[in-house]
Amino acid sequence: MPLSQTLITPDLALAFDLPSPVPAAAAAAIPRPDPDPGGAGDEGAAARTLKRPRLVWTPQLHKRFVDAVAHLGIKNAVPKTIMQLMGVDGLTRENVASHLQKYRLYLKRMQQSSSSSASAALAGGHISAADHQLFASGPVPHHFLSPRGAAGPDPPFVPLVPVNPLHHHHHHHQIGQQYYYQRQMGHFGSAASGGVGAGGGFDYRFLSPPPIGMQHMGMGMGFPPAASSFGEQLESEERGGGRRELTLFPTGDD
DNA sequence: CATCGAATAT
DNA sequence: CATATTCGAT
Repeated sequence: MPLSQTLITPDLALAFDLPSPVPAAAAAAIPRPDPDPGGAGDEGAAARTLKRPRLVWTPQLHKRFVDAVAHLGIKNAVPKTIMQLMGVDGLTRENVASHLQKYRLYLKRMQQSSSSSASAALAGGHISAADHQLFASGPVPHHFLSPRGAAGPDPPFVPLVPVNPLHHHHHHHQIGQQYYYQRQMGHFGSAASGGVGAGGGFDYRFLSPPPIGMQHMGMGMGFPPAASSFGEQLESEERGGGRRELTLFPTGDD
């Protein structure tokens, strides 16, 4: 059962007119070294030893990241925990640590400037367009500074079904170790996916990982399982003059 | 000993 | 710039 198909139900795919089972994992891009074709048994060792391709933090992945951090509270939001909560197969602690570092910087800069308005910060020139693209593209839990479960004990989060957004792209080998592409889509106004063909050509794909907010928090705030079947949905990349920062679906978080 | 995180490297 | 790796601190 190819997970590429488990992630998106057939009817859902139809409903959105998806090109069928997207090549898997093209979605988020958690690379994984080859599973050992030979037949040895040290799969784990190899998986940990071989160097994985660069992780690409797609908006979807970042979303999960943010959700995880939000649910953990600043205090518990450390790489290992975040990683576990995200439940993304192939995602390493390092991956998260690196992203977290950057995210913290973003939040810091965000605080400095006016209030917590991404727009304002961006306008003020304190936030780079690039930051805006990934970080502010999605909802930024405004109250990240107020520890949520900070005082509480370790959150007994339920095991999330590991999602497996592999990125089996044997991409370029080792081009001149210089600069790849850093097509910074000039400015906001043009959506994120941007240059499909103009040198950009990101391979955004979609996946529907299990929603993060399905854990029972300290408060008796549980909701029926069916309530959050869809954590994140397809994102219509509408352009045409106006920006659309409309998130028309709950994350299961709020 | 594990892992965090700022600094640094690619 | 985005992500990875290093390395001292906890």
